[in-house]
Parts: sequence; C-alpha cells; structure tokens
Amino acid sequence: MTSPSEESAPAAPTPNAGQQELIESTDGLYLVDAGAGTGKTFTVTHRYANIVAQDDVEPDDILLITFTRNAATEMKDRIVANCDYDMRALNDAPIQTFHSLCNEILDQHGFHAPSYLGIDDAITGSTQILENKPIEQEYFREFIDRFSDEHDEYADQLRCLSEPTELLDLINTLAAKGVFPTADGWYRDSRDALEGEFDAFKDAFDEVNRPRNGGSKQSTLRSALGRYGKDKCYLPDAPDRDELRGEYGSKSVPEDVAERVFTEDRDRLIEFVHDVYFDYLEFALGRNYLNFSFLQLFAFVLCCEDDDLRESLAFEYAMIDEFQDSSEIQFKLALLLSGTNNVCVVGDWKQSIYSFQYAAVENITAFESRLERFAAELNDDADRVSFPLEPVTRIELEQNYRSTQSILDFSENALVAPGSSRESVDRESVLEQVVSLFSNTERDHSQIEAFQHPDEHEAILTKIQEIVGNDEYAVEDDGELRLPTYGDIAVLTRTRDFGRELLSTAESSDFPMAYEGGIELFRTDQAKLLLAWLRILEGGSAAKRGWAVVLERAGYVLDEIDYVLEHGRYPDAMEGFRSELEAFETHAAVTRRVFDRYGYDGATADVLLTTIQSLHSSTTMTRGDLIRIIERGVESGYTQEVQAAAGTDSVTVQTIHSVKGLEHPIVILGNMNSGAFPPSGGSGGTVTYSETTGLRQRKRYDDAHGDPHVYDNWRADVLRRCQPTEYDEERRLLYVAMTRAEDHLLLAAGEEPNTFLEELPVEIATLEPNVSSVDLDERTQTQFSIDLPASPGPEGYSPHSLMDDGIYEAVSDGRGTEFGSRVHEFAEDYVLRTDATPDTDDERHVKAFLDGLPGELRVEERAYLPLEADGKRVTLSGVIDLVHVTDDTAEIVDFKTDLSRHAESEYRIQLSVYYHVLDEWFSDRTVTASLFYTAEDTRVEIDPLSEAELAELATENGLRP
DNA sequence: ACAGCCAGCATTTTT
DNA sequence: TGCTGGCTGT
Repeated sequence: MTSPSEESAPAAPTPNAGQQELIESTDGLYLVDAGAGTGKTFTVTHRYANIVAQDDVEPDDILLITFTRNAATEMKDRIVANCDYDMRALNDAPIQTFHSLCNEILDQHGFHAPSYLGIDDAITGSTQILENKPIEQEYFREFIDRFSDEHDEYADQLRCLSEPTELLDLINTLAAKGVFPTADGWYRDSRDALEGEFDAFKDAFDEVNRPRNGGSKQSTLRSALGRYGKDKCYLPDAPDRDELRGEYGSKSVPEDVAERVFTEDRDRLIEFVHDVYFDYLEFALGRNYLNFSFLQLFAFVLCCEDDDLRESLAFEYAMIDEFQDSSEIQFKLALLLSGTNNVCVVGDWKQSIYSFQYAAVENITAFESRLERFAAELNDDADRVSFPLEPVTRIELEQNYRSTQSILDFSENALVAPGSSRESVDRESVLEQVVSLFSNTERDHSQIEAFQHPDEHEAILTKIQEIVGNDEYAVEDDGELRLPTYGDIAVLTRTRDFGRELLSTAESSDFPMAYEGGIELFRTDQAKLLLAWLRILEGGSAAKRGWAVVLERAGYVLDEIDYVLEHGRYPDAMEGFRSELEAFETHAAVTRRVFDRYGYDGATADVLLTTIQSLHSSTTMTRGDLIRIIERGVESGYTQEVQAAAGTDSVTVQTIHSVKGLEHPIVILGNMNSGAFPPSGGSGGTVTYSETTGLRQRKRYDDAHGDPHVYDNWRADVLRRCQPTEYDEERRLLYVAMTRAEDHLLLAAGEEPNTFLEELPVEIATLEPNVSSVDLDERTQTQFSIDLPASPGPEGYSPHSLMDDGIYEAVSDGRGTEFGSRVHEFAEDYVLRTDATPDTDDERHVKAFLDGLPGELRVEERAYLPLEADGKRVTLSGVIDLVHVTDDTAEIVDFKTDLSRHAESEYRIQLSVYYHVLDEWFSDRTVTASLFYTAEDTRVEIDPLSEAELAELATENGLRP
C-alpha cells in the first residue's frame, strides 16, 4: 500500500542519466520537462544539495520556489536528508512559495512600495494578509457602495453590474498579468495590455471564421451568430443581423467585422476600471490589509523601482518547481529576483490544470519567447535583467517510477481525445510536444478498463468489490505482486459533488470509503444550525427563519412549524437555551455552546469554530456581520480543508485537482459523463483583447416598463463567439488523473459517457451493479421486487435535507416551492382532499388523468396524525407520489411530461409516510414506511413489517400505537 | 443551410 | 433570464 501523502517515491537510490545531468548542471539557464512520476522532488533536492555544497554558496543564496507550503516543508525535509545542513540552518532559507517570499520582502522593505504607484500610504509590519475570500468580498462590497456614492460619473458603468465582486475578480486577474493602475494612469506599459492586440485577436477571429467542409459549410463563427440579436436590445448603431453575417448563403462573416468589433471606444470603460482598481488599492491599504494578488503586485513594483533593493535581494541561484502553475507576474518577479543566469524552472505542461488560479501554461510551453519578451519589457528603461538569456538548456526526465508502461502509453491518449463530437484535435502536433515516459518496471500486469451503467455510483462500488482480493488486479509491493485491498484504490472525480454522492451511496452499505479534501464548510448541518441560532439571537425578521430550522431539526413537521411560528409559542426548552446563549459575549462561545448542545464534536465543528475565532480576531465583527458572511459562504460554496478521520483500510475519494503529486495503485476515474467536463473558456495566458468586455454584457430593465436602461453590447456578443471552445485543460486534467495510477486504471461513466471516454482506445463495458453488502430496504424489495429510491417521496423531501432557508420558505409560502412542483402538489392535494380545484392547464390535465383511473383513489383525511403521550410524541406526515409499475421497474411519474406515455399501463399511488419520534427536542429518530393505494383495489395495504416496526417503536417510547 | 420552436440547464478546481 | 442543443420543416 502506498501512502497517499508523498510525491512519487525516490524510487531511484541513484539518479538516472537525466536526473544526474540536472543535478550536476548547476550553472546556467535550464528548462526541465519533468513528467509525472519522474522523481522530480528527488532530483531537485539533490540539485539543491549539490549547489549548496560549493564552498562559497550558502542557503541564503539559493531561491527555491514551490507552489504550496506543504511542498516547501517537504523540500526542506528532504534536503536535510541530502546535505550537511540541519533543519535549523535551513529553517530561514528561502525555500518557499511566491506568496510568502513577497510577504517577507514587503514586511522588511515594503514601507514605500505604495508610493511608486502614487498611493499615499505605507505597508508596515502590521499590514495583514487577507486570505479569506468571503471577508474580502464583504469589504469589497462596502468599498463599492462608497465608490458609487462618491462617483456619480460612473453611474452608467455601475448600473451594469449585477454582482460587484465581478470587479474584484477582474482586478485580481489583471494583477496576475502585471496590469496595475497608478495615480494618473497605468503602471509602465500595462495600458497596452488592456487594449489588447489586434493581430492576436484577428488570428483568433480568422480561426473561427474559416468555412468548414472545404468551403461548403459556413464557419463556426457565422453559425454561432445565427441567433445574433435574439432577445437582445442593442443601441441603434448596432449592425443588423444580415449586415453582420454577410449575405444569405455566404460561408463566413465579412472580414471588416473583426476590426469593427475590436475598435470599440473603450476609453471610458478603462477609465472606470482604473478608478475602481486604484481606489480599491487605497481602500485596502487604508484598512491595513493586502490580498494575495496585491502581495505580488507591490513586491513586483518594489523590485522594479528600487534598483538597490533589487540588487541586494537578488539570488545567485533560483529554482522554480511546478513551473506550469506559475502566473505571468510570478515569471516576471522571478526574473527580477535572479541576479545571475543560474535559473532553473522545472515543470510539466501536461499537468497544468490551474488556469483558474491565474496559472499560464505559456510560461512553460513558450518559455524562451516569454523569457525574451518579459526581459525586454523589464529592461526598457533600466538594466533590470542583466544576465544572458541564452542558451537555455532543455533537460527531459523520461524515466517514470510510478506506473507501468501500458498505463503511461494509454495516458497520452487523454491529451488528444476530442471533448465534443465536433472538436478536431491535431494529434500529431500535440504528441510532438509530449516527452514520452518510460516505465522503470519490466512488469506489466495492468488492467485498463472502462465501464458504464446508469447507476454509476453503485457500479463503481460493485467494481471495487470485484477488484478487492482479486489476483487479476494484483498490485506491486516491494517488487512482489500481492492481492489488492480497499486501501489500494482511489476514486478520482472532477467535482466534489460527485465524490460526496458516491460517499453517501457507500455509507448506506457500510462500504469502507473516505473523502479527502475540502468540504463546503458553510453548507454543513453544523453551519446551518449555527446560523439558525445566530438569527434567533439577532431577533427581528431573521429570527423566524432561524426558528424554522431549529424546529425542523427537532423533528417538527411543516404544519406544526407553521403553527409555532404563527403564534410565537416556542418550546420552553428552546426558549431557555436561547437565554443561555444570550449571556455569552463572544461569537466563539456561542458557537461552542451550540455545537455542544447538539453533540457536534467532529472535525467539521472544530474547523468551523476555528474559522469563526479567526474571523473575530482579525476583525471586529457584529453578529449581523457574521450572519451575512455565513449566508454568503453558503451561496458561494466556500470550502475549507477538513481533516477526515481516515479509516485503516478504505477507498480514497479525491478530486483530480487535489490529487496532483500523489499516487495510488489502482485508480478509478469516475464521472466520465457528458457535461461533467465543460470546456474552460478561451484565451488563458495573454490579454488578447479586452478582459473588460465581460463587464458590459448585462442588461437591466426599467422596473415599470420593461424597457432596458442598459443596453446589450453587440460587440461583446460577437467577441464572445470569437473564443473557440477549447478542452485543452480538461484533457490535461484527465491526463493528471490517469498518471496517478501505478498498477491499474479504470474509467467509469453513468448514463451518458462523454466524448473523451468514447474516443479513448478502450472498450466500454456495461456493468450491472450488484453491491453485495448494500443493505437494501427489505420491505420495498418484497413489496415491489424492484429497486425503489432509498428514501421515498419526491427528491428533497427528507426531513433533514430541508435544514436551511427552504424550510422557512416552505412554511411561509403555504406548502412552498422547495419540494415538488405545483402540479405535484396539486395531485397530492387532490388525492388527499377531494376539494382541490385545478387552476392551470397542467393541473386540469392531472385531474382528468386521476379521474380517469379505474378504482377509487380518495382518502378521507389528511395523513397528518400527531399522537402524544408522556411528553413524547409521534407524528406522521405524508407525501404522495404516482408510481408507474411494470413487471420489472417502478418509477415515479413526472406529471408534466410522462403522463401520455404511460396512459395504457398500470399505476399505483404511493403514499410515503414519515414517522418522527421525539423524546426530547434535540434528538429524534425518523423511520419511514410505505403505504400503497392501488388503482384496481382501493384497499390500503399497510406493510406488515412497518406496522410491526411502528409497534415496537411505540413500545420503546412508551406510547400507545 | 437555416428558421423556429421547445426543453433543459445554469461550472469546477484553491495558493 | 439567457443560452445551447435537438428536432422539424422548408
């Protein structure tokens, strides 16, 4: 078994030829192509040891950049193992991330940095680094409010924005590309970057405007503009559709459109962006904080402007690891900080998957030309990069210590697999860039398979059970093959959601599986409950929302909650708890008490508490502020790492992004479904044309008349379509996932496998799920002899899943919007109470349908029956579904679309009943049972098992059934 | 090729 | 709300 915490093991006790070359070549410029599993960390640490072994070189002379703090720590540890320095001597050595390096530079020399941009403020030791995104967004909103008040002249621009934090995103993007504002303009020549380059744009334009099929078919662009102007309202000067697309039957958009689109007068817009950007820098400094982007921005400006400082900081040796993850500004910063040409960048373009983090693959794919260009830019008015830029020596590490040859060969296919049926990939030219890897093991026992089933989760679990203990999937361990265990297997997915769903499927069958990575902290039950109590404490209109959640959590059903809220008669125990909370002075104390009361003592609660404590210590925050931050956190899906309790022998579930650098004997790549890998938008690295265009798209309406007072931007509509849809980063993501596998690789899909999977050279087998340990509900099984959803009722209607605002809305709306469509509700009402009258066509349709069914479908009373005894209560509440039954299937009928399809078949109405047993208000148990009303037989069949269960339950709780 | 209509879907990764 | 893809009919 392999520990999933280490980069490929230093499998080579002695370096191979490529590694040796790199270790020994200490002086000069090096570009190292270090593919997956080629022992990169091993080589870099040895190289470091080799450099520092020279008589006149100290650790302080060597800059070693990594991209995570963990990687930096690991590097230090491993360097200690390789050279004479001990940990103490290396503790202060510059082995760190760009961000922490910038932080140190500013800490020591940053006082005047803002003045170089014309900002009258200083960076001091007390300036905080704001790492928390929700808090920064909160500040930014406040800033924008103030900005709007002070700048009436930008009312037009501001009106277009539906979400102010879009501007913050733009600012961060610009900062990562080295575009900074100054008091009276833009820093150095960064205004040019904002304008964009027409030539680059024209190339992109021509690319999508070439007629297809040898001239017989219109260009992608022209076809994309087919709907130009639909549901749009442009200003009168906009070209009309035919003018823009060329005459009927023409195959491409007229040439001059490119220029017309590009040469929009954006001066006003750029001025607006400038002022927001500049004022926000002032605002942040005024509040004494910097974000990650600004850290690099000011460090760069400082190193650029202060020649003496730059020279004193400059390193004799520089090494940058994971260079494919670096951004434009980081590349430039590295140039400024290198005093000699002893610069070595190590990376693998095939593993560049962080463009959303401003990583620019071009840094590595076009290293030489960028090096030249950036150096020239930096040297235009002073001698900042003084070392020779040539020659650049390329070193390729080709020996792979992780995977078998067949997995390595197979993974290359990921880099050329088309992402959609109409995408064509130039296989030859891509593969030309690939440095093929060679496995260092002779053994090749790899299974490479693909499988598919609509029930993807269960199919994956089934497959895992097939693998464990099966000698066909034997894994290598110390040169020997042994039988695989759960712990050898990792399921990799692109989204957290998929991983979480898989995990919950696994949980229901006691399947050993654990999720590793970040969780959406504010969407956990713990956070929602805390939010609820904060709202209750805050009082006012928010309090009811809080009570609804707390009551629901305690097992109260909708009708009861409705009653309690309306009369404000909250249970005494709850009122008592509220008074208790009111006495606490800090948010952290309140949080602790709430978690304590509900028995939340796990990792999630800890992290939440820590987060709240850190919020409080970094800012003075009212309860209202805290509530808003949690609310925003829920919306944005803010995530935070939570250390899950790791099982001893369990399957690991991880996202592909978080798995970089790790390895697993057996990898199952899940969710290879259509739509699961949407293309990432167009031009990543350079500002080809306006980054700001995106700000101009939105249209707002006059409240009274529906007339727009902001018009659609026709140029933006055309520009957007000039960006080709590219799946390059998605291909790299697949590649990363595949190259994590040491012994076996499996690809899994659900209903609809995506094009990537279909195009890969592997047979897609259908796999019937049969998870042996899955504890299927026996009652449902005997009743139907088929698989029914584990929890009955429409999706979303399980008591605890509504534990957020949904429950309040459901109560305050009358039966609410959160569960089931109106039509569905009508059906439910109509069956339960005969007096329901249809209002809409859909409802009339349903009524006619129900009336037309043979047999009697009426029930006399509402299925809500509270029982009480000795302060304990049992409540029942019901939801009705129409279930279509055939010999081997049963599905819940979607009233809206499925009725006609099933007209000739047999139906059942299924009433799912929830029993809640409340012994005290914080602990409740839910048992579900099903009752059936059949069309041909009006007798109500009560499942005898559930009746028995109810009786037992009632006895346990001292109730009369 | 293309207009018109309808249905389904609204990203995701994290230093 | 706004966009895309699929389908149908010229």
